[in-house]
Amino acid sequence: MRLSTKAQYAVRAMVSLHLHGRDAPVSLKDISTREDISQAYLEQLFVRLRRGGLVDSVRGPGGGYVLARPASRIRVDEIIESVEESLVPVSCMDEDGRCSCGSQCVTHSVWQGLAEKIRGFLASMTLEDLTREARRKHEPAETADIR
Amino acid sequence: MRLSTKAQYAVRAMVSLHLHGRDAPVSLKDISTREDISQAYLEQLFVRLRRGGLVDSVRGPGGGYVLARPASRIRVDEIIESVEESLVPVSCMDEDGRCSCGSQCVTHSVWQGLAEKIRGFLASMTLEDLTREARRKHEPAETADIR
DNA sequence: AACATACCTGATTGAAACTGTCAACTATTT
DNA sequence: AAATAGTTGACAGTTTCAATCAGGTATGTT
Repeated sequence: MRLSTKAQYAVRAMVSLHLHGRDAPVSLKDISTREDISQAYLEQLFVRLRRGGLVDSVRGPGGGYVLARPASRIRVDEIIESVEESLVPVSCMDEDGRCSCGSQCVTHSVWQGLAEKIRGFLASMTLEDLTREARRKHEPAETADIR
Repeated sequence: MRLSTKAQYAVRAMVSLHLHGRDAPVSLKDISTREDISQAYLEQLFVRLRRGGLVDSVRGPGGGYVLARPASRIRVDEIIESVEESLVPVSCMDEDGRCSCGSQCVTHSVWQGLAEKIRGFLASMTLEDLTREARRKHEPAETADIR
């Protein structure tokens, strides 16, 4: 019952992107350095994040990635599902709780309920929430400066 | 984010055990036939279920397995954790939410919260709950007979 | 005592998934 | 044109998972 590192890295990278990209695009090179994730691997992730409509790319010198929407409207479950197949805990069930194993599946409701809990929780958190917390943790001085 | 088949099989097998084992022990051969899971694989699972204190074994002819406790006091999370390592979604975190990645782990709280949701849900369901539902699904006639 | 049943254990194998890298390419700015 | 940076697809090493196999031990029956 493990989330892939892809999912974990993607969330971290998105937090990093929002945290350091107030105005200009952030290059993968920067994120790679800050988060200590190989640039080649980040490339894989950001292709999917872009296809998922979560980030936009800016090519050429000074380019990089920017959020496609305000951070308050990017949910954590969207980030994870962009880079990973599924949040549903069993393979016989699709995203909408439909099950291919028919009526003999007496444990169906457990997995369905579990899927809803997982989805519900991750959909209740936004990138804005995570970033706020990261700011509080990393640079308490900055927070104090704001008054 | 998939549960292993071990976990799924274990839950199904436990439901089957309770469903057909009112009085006498149930052999793995029976469960294997009913649930269409190889007996050799079931043996692996039941070794762990036994070590986890969820079932007791009865050796010799006519033997098999019986629940170690009333079904109402066997939680689904116990079954899964007996056969699988962990319900925590990331590898840097232990069962109690302690994290080896230190303070730089800005996404810590997401995984911790998620772990609690998963655990909480699976701990809220008992084998009795599942079996009741299975009975309702499989043999509505029998239920009607009870009156 | 011999036999059958059924649990018990560890080793092993084959397949799949995951993680991460590489190389080559295209677009854009300076 | 030269440098930056995103884009893409292929690939390999490792790990995990699923499942099987072979052989063992305990216990009840005849």
